[in-house]
Parts: sequence; structure tokens; C-alpha cells
Amino acid sequence: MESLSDPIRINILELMMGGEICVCDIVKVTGLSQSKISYHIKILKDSGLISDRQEGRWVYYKLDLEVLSDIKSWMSNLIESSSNKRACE
Amino acid sequence: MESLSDPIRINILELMMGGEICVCDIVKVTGLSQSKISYHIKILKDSGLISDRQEGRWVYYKLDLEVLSDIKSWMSNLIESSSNKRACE
DNA sequence: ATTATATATCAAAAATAATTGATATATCAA
DNA sequence: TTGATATATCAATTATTTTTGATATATAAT
Repeated sequence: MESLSDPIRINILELMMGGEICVCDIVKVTGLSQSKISYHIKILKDSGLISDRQEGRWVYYKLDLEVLSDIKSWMSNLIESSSNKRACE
Repeated sequence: MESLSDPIRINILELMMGGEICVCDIVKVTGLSQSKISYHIKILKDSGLISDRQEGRWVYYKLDLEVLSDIKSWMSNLIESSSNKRACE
């Protein structure tokens, strides 16, 4: 969950809401340095929040739902522990 | 969201799943120093994840659902952005 | 074969965060 | 009033994370 602790990483994840995106586009869109983006992407990947796919010299990243869902479940449990459960959501 | 980046704070939040708890009990249960616990509690409180109530010399803390729900919503959006929506949850 | 582009990695420096032990403050009990 | 307990805060240290600029590697284009 440490991986969610940096605004740059939050930003990168949000960029991936639009689907797959390559490192170079993240660099372009954010205006941040390439090594900085690679550094943060590595943290996101190592923690399982994103997955990658190489195509030629580009590497595309996208959200990986498994770990993201785990974190969401954890949040839900936390919230439900102190509120009454409702039927839906 | 930075406040969720430390295992001690995650632990403290989980302890609050049982309801209100005072600092001294967190100290007892975790075995960590009082100033360390106070330090982390402050971070949680400053970020709005928990709220407090004083009673005599004790201060009780509990989860604050508002910000927690916001974070959960953010997670949900992220997840739903790359998956098909289902009817319930 | 040379050049250009995309990405990753590395070591050093800079910035932030966490830990520690001490002290302050408030409340309560004797 | 004195002593004990609960909590917060502070300054100094230690530890961790982030940034930077350089370099390495792989792929593709000329």
C-alpha cells in the first residue's frame, strides 16, 4: 500500500484509467523526467498494481485489477466494520 | 493517501475496526512506544482518517468514514475504469 | 553499420519521514 | 498538595525515499 503514497504514482495510475499507456506518453503528459517516471512505475509494478507488455521498443502499462481489488476490499472491510451493512454496495 | 503508507498506521486503523480505542490500549496491544504511537495517530488524524474524543485523561480514537469512503470511491473508479460494471457492488 | 528512440538502472545527492528520549500538560487519585 | 497516569510535542538522530544526471540495453530506422 506504500505504493499509493506518492502523488506522482497516483497520477500515473489515473492516467491508466484510460487504458494502456506507454512510458513515453506518461513522460509527455506529466512533463516529468523519464528516469523519474521509470522509478515510480517500477514501484507500482513491484507492488502488483500495474502490469506491462512490451511491443517493440515501447513498454505499455495498465492497471492490474487483482491487487487493486484486494486493497478496495480492505477499505470496504474497514468501513463496514464501523457502519451498518447495506444490501447493495 | 500518504497516511496509509506505513504498516504501523495500517495496524492502528485495523485496531479501530473494533470500535473506539484509546492511545494507551494501542500502546499496550502493539507494544510500541507511546511517542511513536502518538506520532502516527497524529498523521492519521491530520489526514482525516480518524477522529478523537477526550474523556478525562484518555483520548479515544475511531475511524472516520468520510475520508475512508472517499478513498474507497477512488479505488472503485480506478477499478471500474478498466472492467465492466456489474449491477451490484 | 550508424544513428535515433524507448526504457531501465545506477550511484550520489537531496529531501522526507520515522524513531528516540526527554519534557510538557492535563487529569485524576490519594 | 503530591504523586501517578495519559497523551502530546520537541529536538536530535537515524532511516528511508525521491530526485538527478549519467550510462546501459534493446529495438528500430536510415
